[in-house]
Amino acid sequence: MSDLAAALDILGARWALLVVDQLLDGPQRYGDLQRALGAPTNMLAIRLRELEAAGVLSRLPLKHNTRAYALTERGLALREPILALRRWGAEGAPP
Amino acid sequence: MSDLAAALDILGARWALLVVDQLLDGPQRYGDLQRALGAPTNMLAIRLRELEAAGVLSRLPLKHNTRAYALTERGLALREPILALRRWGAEGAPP
DNA sequence: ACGCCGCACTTCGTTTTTACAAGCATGTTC
DNA sequence: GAACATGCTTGTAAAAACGAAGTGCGGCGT
Repeated sequence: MSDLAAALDILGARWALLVVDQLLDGPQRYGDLQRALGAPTNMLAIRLRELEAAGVLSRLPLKHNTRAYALTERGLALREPILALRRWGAEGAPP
Repeated sequence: MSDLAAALDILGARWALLVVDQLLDGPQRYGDLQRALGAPTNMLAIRLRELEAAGVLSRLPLKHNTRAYALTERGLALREPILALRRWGAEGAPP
């Protein structure tokens, strides 16, 4: 399996890259992510579990039953790929 | 819709980025792409149509009933995002 | 102390996407 | 002119995503 395919295996699922992108703004809670992205709540829960398992993000326990999701070092390393993709997307829209 | 979401709208579908990656090696025919990627033939046909519609690639008629698929300028601009993603994927595998 | 609220998910039924297998049209080879 | 290669299309089943509703749990107000 190529390195690209390996990356897409983790990030190719729907919402995955958008979740990481959102977390580049800093740690956020479940509800915040949900509202910011507009993703179905069950999908978000699944993606967060997968991304945690892949070592891209981690859960930080806050008070009582709330936690924050934050990117790990490996997750933060996605800043460049994401920026490159965003630039590409921007070049197709301006008009 | 954010620029990132716009990019993923085109490239987020399964096989899409892998097709573009494969074409970074130069124009190729349908069968070559199919064998190189191992993608289901109906999916490949659909993605190629979508990517052409999005201006990422174009069909070059060759002899008789064969044609080659080649990246447009917009498609070639995906080299950097793809390389960045590949690098990220490689950083997670080495061991 | 009891009910109510917000948060973080689950569960369920439906729709959309993907996969696998087979078939078809056109042109080329022998 | 029969067999074969190329580039798809069609049909059906499995998997993934969606949308709405429900669950568990701790805090808060009264």
